Amino acid sequence: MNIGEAARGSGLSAKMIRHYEAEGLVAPRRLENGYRDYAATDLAVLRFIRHARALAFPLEDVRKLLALWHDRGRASADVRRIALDHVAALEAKAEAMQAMAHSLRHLAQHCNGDARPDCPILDELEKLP
Amino acid sequence: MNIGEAARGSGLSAKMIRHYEAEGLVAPRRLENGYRDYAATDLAVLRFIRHARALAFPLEDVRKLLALWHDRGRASADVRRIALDHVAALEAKAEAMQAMAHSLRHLAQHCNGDARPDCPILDELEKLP
DNA sequence: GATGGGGCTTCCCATTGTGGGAAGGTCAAG
DNA sequence: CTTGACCTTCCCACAATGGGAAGCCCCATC
Repeated sequence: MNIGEAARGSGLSAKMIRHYEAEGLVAPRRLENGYRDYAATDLAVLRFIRHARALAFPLEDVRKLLALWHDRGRASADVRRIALDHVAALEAKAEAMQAMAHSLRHLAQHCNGDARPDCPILDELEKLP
Repeated sequence: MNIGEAARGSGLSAKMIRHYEAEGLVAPRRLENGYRDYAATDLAVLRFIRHARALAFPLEDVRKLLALWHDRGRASADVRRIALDHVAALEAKAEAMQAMAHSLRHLAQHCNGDARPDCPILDELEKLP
């Protein structure tokens, strides 16, 4: 299976697949002409990567999860800890963004939003501590 | 006022102040020795930038907001539009992250997290569509 | 007047994950 | 044999920030 097929089969772009290989996450064999050749297990790895990235796991976490995935005897506690740490990071960022959205929406509510120049949004951005 | 004082006075790092200058957001005059010299109005601009960045406005938005801020006759609707678009972007990202956190927390709940290798987190990452 | 320390300057590099694009090799169909 | 669709590697870009080197400047202290 060449990289184009692997891309279509995994849902990743060929560009990204090469990148993940450079990062050491996948290692397809090479044909005599230099083309990458993906086995079914490689495809499974690529799909795993796509799912983990869809959950916004940073590549470093994906690397650890792949190592645990390959390790038949790993402790599920190891996986769980990575996942829960990631959940905490996601929730912290999400809350920070919602707090920003909230205060900005509050400012915008007091801006009449017409042709007049008076705008408490700019006033606050100017005067905040 | 040199860049160190401007940094302390604005709450930005000197590094970032130079970066914002390279981006065209602030233009301090130069002394004969080449040092940047910040006027009180420059400091106000820097503080404005810091507040806008604290609300996660991308630099492009900060640029537009600064232009509107400098424009005494601008329409408040223009500012409001930028702010509300940004609120929508923030909320969309926050919701996406919370959705990811939610499904991952759900997976983790079904992982016993002990020394045994059985872990539905990895199983799902492997098998998802 | 020399020396030392701290501040300033510019320039380059790294980060994270993704994409664009050039230059060149390969293969299959016409 | 040409054409087009692949593939290869390598370099560059993004946004926003930080690290660090090399070199100049200023001021205080000896």
